Amino acid sequence: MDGTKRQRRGNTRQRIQDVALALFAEQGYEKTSLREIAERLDVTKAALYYHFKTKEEILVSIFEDLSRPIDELIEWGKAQPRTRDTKREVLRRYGDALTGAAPLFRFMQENQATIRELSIGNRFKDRMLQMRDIIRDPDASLTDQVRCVSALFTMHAGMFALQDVEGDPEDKRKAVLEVAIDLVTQAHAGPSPAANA
Amino acid sequence: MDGTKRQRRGNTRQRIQDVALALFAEQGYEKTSLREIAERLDVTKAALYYHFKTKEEILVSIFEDLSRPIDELIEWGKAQPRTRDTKREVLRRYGDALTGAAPLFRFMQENQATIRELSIGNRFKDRMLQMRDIIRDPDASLTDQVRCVSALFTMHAGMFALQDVEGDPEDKRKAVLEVAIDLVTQAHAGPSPAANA
Amino acid sequence: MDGTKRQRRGNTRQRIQDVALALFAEQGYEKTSLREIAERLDVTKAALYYHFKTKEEILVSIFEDLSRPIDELIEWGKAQPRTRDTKREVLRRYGDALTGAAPLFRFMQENQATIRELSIGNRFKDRMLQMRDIIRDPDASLTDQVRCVSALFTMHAGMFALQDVEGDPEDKRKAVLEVAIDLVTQAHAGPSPAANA
Amino acid sequence: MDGTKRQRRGNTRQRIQDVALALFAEQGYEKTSLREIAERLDVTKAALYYHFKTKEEILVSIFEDLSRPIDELIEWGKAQPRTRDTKREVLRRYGDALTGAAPLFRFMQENQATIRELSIGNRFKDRMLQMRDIIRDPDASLTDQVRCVSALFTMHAGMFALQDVEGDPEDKRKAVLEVAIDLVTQAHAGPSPAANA
DNA sequence: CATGAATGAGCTTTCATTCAT
DNA sequence: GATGAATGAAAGCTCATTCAT
Repeated sequence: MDGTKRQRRGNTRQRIQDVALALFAEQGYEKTSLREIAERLDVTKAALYYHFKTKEEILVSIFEDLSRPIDELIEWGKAQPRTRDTKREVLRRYGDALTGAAPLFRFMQENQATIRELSIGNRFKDRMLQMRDIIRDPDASLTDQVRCVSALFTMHAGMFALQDVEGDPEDKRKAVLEVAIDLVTQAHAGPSPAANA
Repeated sequence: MDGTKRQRRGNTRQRIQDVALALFAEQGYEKTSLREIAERLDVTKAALYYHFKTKEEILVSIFEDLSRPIDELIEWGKAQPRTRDTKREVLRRYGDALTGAAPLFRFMQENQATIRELSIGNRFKDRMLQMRDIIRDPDASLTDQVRCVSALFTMHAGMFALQDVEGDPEDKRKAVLEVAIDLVTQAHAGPSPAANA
Repeated sequence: MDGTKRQRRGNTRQRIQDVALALFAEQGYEKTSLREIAERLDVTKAALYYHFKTKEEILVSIFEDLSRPIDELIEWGKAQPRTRDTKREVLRRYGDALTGAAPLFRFMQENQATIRELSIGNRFKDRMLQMRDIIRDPDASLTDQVRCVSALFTMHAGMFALQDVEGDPEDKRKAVLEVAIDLVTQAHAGPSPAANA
Repeated sequence: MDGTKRQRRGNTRQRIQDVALALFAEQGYEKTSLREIAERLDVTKAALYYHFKTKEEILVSIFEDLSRPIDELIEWGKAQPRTRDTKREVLRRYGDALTGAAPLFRFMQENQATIRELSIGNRFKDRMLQMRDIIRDPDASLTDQVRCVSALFTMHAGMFALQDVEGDPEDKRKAVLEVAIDLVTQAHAGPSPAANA
């Protein structure tokens, strides 16, 4: 009638997820109450329970929806030969996936302690380990394995720890990717002569 | 008389900090209640309040005590010339500092969302930025700046993300340090030809 | 089904206010705990918080509901000419208003120290000052101003300090009103020759 | 050695009473914690317990010390003949007593609900009733009895409700006393023709 | 004459969750 | 597809009080 509730029908589930993720990412999972989510949506707490069985289920559903690109990347990566170029492509695609689900990843990164006790904790960890196993040579030296983990963390760090650094976001993205690819490349190249300096 | 309360006098404050840090690191700050801390120590909640004014103050006091080595490192680092060798030494010392305060750093890493709203949030961020500014060349390329941040994150990641990786802890420590030093070295060397491959 | 919870739906808010006021007036605001209010109503403490945001809000809501007659009296009084007859009528109406909200006024009187720090503290004081300004001649002698304040206090005192005095309540009411009106009358009459005796 | 604790020996009991009364009068009895009193005195809570057995005992001791003038006045009053001049003198002396123990009386007035449950509650009430019985004619009309109570309340009101009124404090004191004496005088004069207007 | 350390009881408030309508 | 009303559990915190030293 007055447009206030326009766009409101049928997509409440989606709107709950959006608001919840925004608040979870901003304040953390524990500090975000269902009351707060409901208030922002101008519905009652009970309405949330019509759409989701528990608070945790809201988070799980968000995770499932947004982490699908990563799943697909993992699946794709596993099917490829373990060449240097594959790894580079994996990192490129990983960068895209992270960008697409930035708030979720920011949330996962900043709420590890909380998430560990939740059902998605292990699932997230599994994905990370699978990513790691795609870009590292299983029999490589410890140092090279570290380089791979480091490449992954560099991508994450780049997403969040560089937010307050001057410079064009796109340039930063590129620089981060470059460093990550470098790391994998060096890992692939075997014992780096530079490290012996 | 029965030894149960032996060692109880005069060090309660310290014991609170120890138990609190262990629980904070294990379960997160929010999920750890004062009741839980008190129970583990076999004292009442009110006893905690005799030693600390608030829950947050417990955390702050732990942070202050354990992060002193980092403060000293920062002070030392700022007084040194910005040579490659200085940076390597900084990373080495940083590794030691992290090892000495591992639970605290694990906690800070895994509870960022929570900590952001606490008084130590900014203090921690400041320290990280100061560390970054010690090992990066302020006018270097974006890529090289990323390498520096990455070196720092590699050290952190190495402390925690490698816990479930096979191998001798001491070897892992060395590998992590090597990769971090490599990154800083490359940043120092200027445009890396390897990155252009 | 068993009648125990009969009359329970839809009027809980009102019942909370009733019980709260009774307890506040009997024991004071601080000494009355939400547990006590909840127990008397046979609901949980949390139920109180469904209807009121804080303990203070319960008191505020009571104050707002019950002090409306006084507000209306003040409004009416301000619109009248400042004649002796107006003042007498004001006191008569004030007596009615006090009787209608006796427990609230008894509470306000006996918990001044507490109320001063609460949000209604100033609002109450304002009302009293406005009442005073309605019945006193602004440029009258100090003595006559005191007479006016005294008239008001006499009404209050009459409500509560005479409770344990023998005599028919209605007679007491009349006597109190008479003395108060006398005071205002004398104030209106200007310098009283009786006072010089 | 440094004078900080000078004047500190032997009068701690007195200092506790002073600070306690100031805080009780300012914030109320319940809102004033022993911690607060101790902090203001720069001693520990336990020290208070060396001087007084309970919180209530601090109040009782203050009451006993400061209300002695009223006791003496009551004793004196009872021994006098019930003439009009006696009553006037009683009111005059009562004014002096009130002035001398203003914070205590302010406290008693503003914390009635609290005090009612304390041991001094009845004692205070008794004193008030005795005062009343000294200045009222026991067989007078209800109206005249109200005048007497009103005279007493006028004295109290004058002490506190006139604080924010413009004018010299001494003038206000006199005006209050004048009105109170007037009231008693009228009560003494029997049926007032003025009241029949 | 006082402190340091602690307790037990209680407080206000918040939360995730439920369910009849 | 949602609301109104409520609950049980727990949280952080404060208080008056105690007692060995």
